[in-house]
Amino acid sequence: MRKTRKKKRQKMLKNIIEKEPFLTDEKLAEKFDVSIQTIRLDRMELGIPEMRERTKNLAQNAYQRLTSVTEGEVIGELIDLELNEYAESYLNANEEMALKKTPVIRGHHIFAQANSLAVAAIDAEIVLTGSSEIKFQKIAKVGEVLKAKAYVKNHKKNKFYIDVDTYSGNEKIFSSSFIMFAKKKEEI
Amino acid sequence: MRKTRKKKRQKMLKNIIEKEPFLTDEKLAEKFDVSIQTIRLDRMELGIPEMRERTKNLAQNAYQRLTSVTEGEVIGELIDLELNEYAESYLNANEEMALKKTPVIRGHHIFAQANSLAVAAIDAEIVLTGSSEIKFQKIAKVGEVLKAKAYVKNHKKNKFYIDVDTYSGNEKIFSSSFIMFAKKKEEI
DNA sequence: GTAGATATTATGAGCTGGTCTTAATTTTGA
DNA sequence: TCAAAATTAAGACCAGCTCATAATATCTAC
Repeated sequence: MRKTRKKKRQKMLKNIIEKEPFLTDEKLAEKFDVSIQTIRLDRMELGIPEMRERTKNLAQNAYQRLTSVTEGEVIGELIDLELNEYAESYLNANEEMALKKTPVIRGHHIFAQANSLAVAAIDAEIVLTGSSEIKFQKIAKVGEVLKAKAYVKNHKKNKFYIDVDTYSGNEKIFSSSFIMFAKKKEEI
Repeated sequence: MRKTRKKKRQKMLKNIIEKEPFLTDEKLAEKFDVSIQTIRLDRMELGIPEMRERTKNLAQNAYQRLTSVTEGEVIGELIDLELNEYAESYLNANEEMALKKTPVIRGHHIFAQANSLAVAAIDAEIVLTGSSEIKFQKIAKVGEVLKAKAYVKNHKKNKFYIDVDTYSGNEKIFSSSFIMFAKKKEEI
């Protein structure tokens, strides 16, 4: 169990520092109920700088703005739309969407583009995702333009079947099928 | 002339600090060819905080904007972790995650929490999502705390089967199963 | 169970970039 | 020229570290 505890703590430490970079070693030590020295050793091993350094780095990157996943109705840029039939969007894959220190785009961004496109394709006030099957077929990388295409296969009443495929150039990198439900405000 | 020199310096000081907030009092003293103490007095009179404070303020402003879905390894707060076995995270559902003018949390946020938790549960340098089946069972709303639980069902070589269920209180709102692949940097 | 490795904690010196207080030394305007 | 204003100096203290050294605890393999 000896390595496990350390490994676990270090993984969580890395994580918590990413989210709350302003915590001092003292506060971190309290959180994990270990000594300050342990935290310092962990930081060394993980190559995590001290709080002041972290703060400074963050501040210096202040100019970098990012178009987060939360922004806008559609993730990416909606470039074509035939309600209840077809929709298409572009997404510029940037560093913020990538795994640390790699050029690999994280899956949930690709999912978000597809899912939000499926929502946009439906002519309804409110659209909920019911279920979905998805497949990541190729790795998407920073710098690529991801083109998502949503096809509404059919719909009965308020139930919609939609396929979304995502391409980088001519290569299909992601395919998915969604079952979506259109709702009215009163129903929620 | 005596007040003029001081006034002028303070005006310039205010200006330069706005443009280059990371300068220490020592550096500033050099620039103006006065003593450190003079700079400190000037800062006092102008109500300008010390460099570390300035940096921190900047960083916190910048940070507020990037605390969204794009940041951190895990979406939400990682609260338990047994590598290659189990992981658990909390996510506070806020307005930014909701559909416009409704309290309904958008699906891709729930997916992102689950997907990133699946990634975190695996003891490997790089983890890619292969495919997934997901089901949204209940609507999640703003204000709820979403608890995601990831179970590593089994893994052969670098292929992992993981189930992630998400709860709000005792109600299951989302269930999913992932097939993930552990990779090494060289393989990408 | 015991030795040896690994992990954790403790201790102390030294650093940076400050604060806050008190006091001495310019500078300068009337 | 002299008093007020401005500047510089000096010393004690602080947070949040680094770096080095060492002691102690906790496992793991034999």
